[in-house]
Amino acid sequence: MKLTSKGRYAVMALVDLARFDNINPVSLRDISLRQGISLDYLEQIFSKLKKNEIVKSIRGTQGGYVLNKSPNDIKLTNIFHAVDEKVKTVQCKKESKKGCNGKATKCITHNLWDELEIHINTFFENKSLKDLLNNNKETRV
Amino acid sequence: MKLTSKGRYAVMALVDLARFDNINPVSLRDISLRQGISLDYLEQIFSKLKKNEIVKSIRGTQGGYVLNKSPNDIKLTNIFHAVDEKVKTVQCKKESKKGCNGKATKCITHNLWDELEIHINTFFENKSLKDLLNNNKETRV
DNA sequence: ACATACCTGACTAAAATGGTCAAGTTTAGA
DNA sequence: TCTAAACTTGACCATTTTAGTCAGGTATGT
Ligand code: FES
Ligand code: FES
Repeated sequence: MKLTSKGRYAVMALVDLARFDNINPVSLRDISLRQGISLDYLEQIFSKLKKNEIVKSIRGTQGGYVLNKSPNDIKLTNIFHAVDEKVKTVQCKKESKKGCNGKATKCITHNLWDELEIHINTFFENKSLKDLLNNNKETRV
Repeated sequence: MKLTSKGRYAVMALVDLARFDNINPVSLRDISLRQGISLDYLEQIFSKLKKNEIVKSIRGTQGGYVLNKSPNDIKLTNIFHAVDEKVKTVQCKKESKKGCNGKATKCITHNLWDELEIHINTFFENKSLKDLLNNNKETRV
């Protein structure tokens, strides 16, 4: 089980953004430099974050991105959902009655993985961007 | 974040094994048929489980595998460790002082991922094979 | 006008995944 | 003793996913 870079970067970038967005929009270039993430890759990520209304964009010189909600209202769940980082523990299709082995009934470990999925998602639902900011307080420049 | 087949199969196979091992060793062939897992793949998995002393093997006709410990002493952690299914949320090397971005200090989300890793591992440490058996009781043939 | 910064889509190298295949060795039972 | 069941080992491979790069745009403040 591992976390992909896309999910990790999305959160990293948003924390960075949240720390600096008080007045001016923050350019991806700045985030890229500060966090050491490829600019081209960041653009892909922010495109999705924008579609999911987590950030707003401002074009042109001095443009950049701004949070679209209060940090308290942006949960990790929202971020991960936006960039398609999903927790997948079961093999089968959940809606289906069939099991992962093609049999008519769910496999003997299905419930376990389901529990695990809930366990992990709970973590993501309870963490907001604000929680992360408190841990990394820094005075603005 | 997703669970790999190797980890899922390992647990599935062990639950199956635990249900049937009261008297006779259980052959991989049987597990393969009951659970719909490729025999060749199971062999790879059980080779690792054996190295980690989770199961014992009995060769020859009527041979098979038997649990090497009580189901209560086999935690998911042990199983996953045996088959190299590890939870990896941070990008950086944990021992190192350096961050994932190559900078001299840990990145702004490092602590978060560390928390997540602990959260997930706690689940695995608290689940034993016995817990899974209770959920799937079945009378022996 | 022009530099800055967002926007979009195609493309790809490398790694991980989820197996298969082949060639054994060991041992119970006929 | 012969044979078939079952463990053992290691190499091999197709497909998918990941983690980006590249090459073009378009909008806008100064
Ligand atoms: S994981 Fe759902 S049936 Fe096996
Ligand atoms: S994940 Fe450890 S430094 Fe970024």
